[in-house]
Amino acid sequence: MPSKVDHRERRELLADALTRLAATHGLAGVSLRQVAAEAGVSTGMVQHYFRTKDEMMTFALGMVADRIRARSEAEAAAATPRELVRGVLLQILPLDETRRLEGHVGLAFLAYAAVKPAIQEGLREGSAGMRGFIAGQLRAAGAHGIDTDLAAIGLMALVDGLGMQLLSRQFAEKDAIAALDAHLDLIFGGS
Amino acid sequence: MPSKVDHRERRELLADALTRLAATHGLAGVSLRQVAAEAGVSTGMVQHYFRTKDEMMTFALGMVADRIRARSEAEAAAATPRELVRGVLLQILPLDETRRLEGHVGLAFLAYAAVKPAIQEGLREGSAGMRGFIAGQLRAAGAHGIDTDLAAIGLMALVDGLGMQLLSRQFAEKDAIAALDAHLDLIFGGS
DNA sequence: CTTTTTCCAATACGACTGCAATGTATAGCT
DNA sequence: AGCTATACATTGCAGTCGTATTGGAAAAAG
Repeated sequence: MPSKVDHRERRELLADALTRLAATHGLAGVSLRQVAAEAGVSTGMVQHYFRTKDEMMTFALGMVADRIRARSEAEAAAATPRELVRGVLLQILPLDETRRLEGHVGLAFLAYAAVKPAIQEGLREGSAGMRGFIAGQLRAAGAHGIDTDLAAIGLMALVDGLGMQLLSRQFAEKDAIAALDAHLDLIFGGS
Repeated sequence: MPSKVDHRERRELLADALTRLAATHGLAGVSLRQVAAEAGVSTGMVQHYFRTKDEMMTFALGMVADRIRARSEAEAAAATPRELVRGVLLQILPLDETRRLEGHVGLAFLAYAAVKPAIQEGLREGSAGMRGFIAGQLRAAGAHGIDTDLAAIGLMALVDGLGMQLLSRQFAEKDAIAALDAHLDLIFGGS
């Protein structure tokens, strides 16, 4: 057996091709053959690593989520809670080309998951963790008489919304950052 | 010519079938034949009213947008600016079953439009109008030293994000409303 | 060595897709 | 009555889809 292949690595290679396709042609343009072509391999190989299409989709979704999470955690060295929260949230916004790509993928997957409740479960725990983290930081900053849980929900919703509208180019990126900062001012009692 | 038929009406009938499909099976499950079956007509008739699939999609998207806008305008009788803004924004959130349906459709279309820049144009003017309206209301309320344009961007982003996360059932509806109210408190100088 | 197991390529299959072409019935106009 | 334009139905086509199957190369195991 040519066992010298790293399964994880191959699957990520394919999932990368998948995300590239999803970002440029939408999830509708994602098929086994297209993924194989984009990755420069045969459709048989794709089938070898993902027995079904749903399995491939699920893996790719998880991979994107992991990468976003990893980037956020890498940002976890900041002085004040406010800067920490800001840094993490900025990682979510599609401010450069690679994050725009990931944003498109995330949006496509969200619409995909909206129909497949089994996938929503994975999403839920991820965002719940992020919410708890933000609420904790708000408390650490000594938020002045706000409901920190509610504020965390609102803050994450704001960032998600900003990201969505950035993807469809509703306004400039600097406006999005300004809106986020304005909101942080309100919450952290800025100026 | 066979009896006078209202084109608009027929197209809306088909677009309704399309939105029903999109809400339950996702946009991926939308095909000419499926739409025809859902509407109880032949595929030939669908082709008669929409020469191409993209034409059908675009019409359906516009229809959904129009309905949301109409519902929002119907809400336009309220005492204070804050109540007015709140009422309009609540129309966007998927708080009942029909709005959940529309939300799914909107999300699916958003992911669809993310790849087709031609469609983004239509979205843009709609949301820009809403943003201007909200900014105007904020000024009318005598917002205390905030940048009203920025606040409008943030408010709409918040509502969009809340809506998205409600669709994937990240938290309860009352939490979404509470988060919205908390944000309105911050902006309008609550308490 | 042989055997077995893994990796992958190729191909076939049935279902489905968007779309075009064609057929037919009806209703208004002249 | 005759013609034409509209409204739909039916059918066919070329292509893609996800999946199953088959087969062969290559390396580990015996």
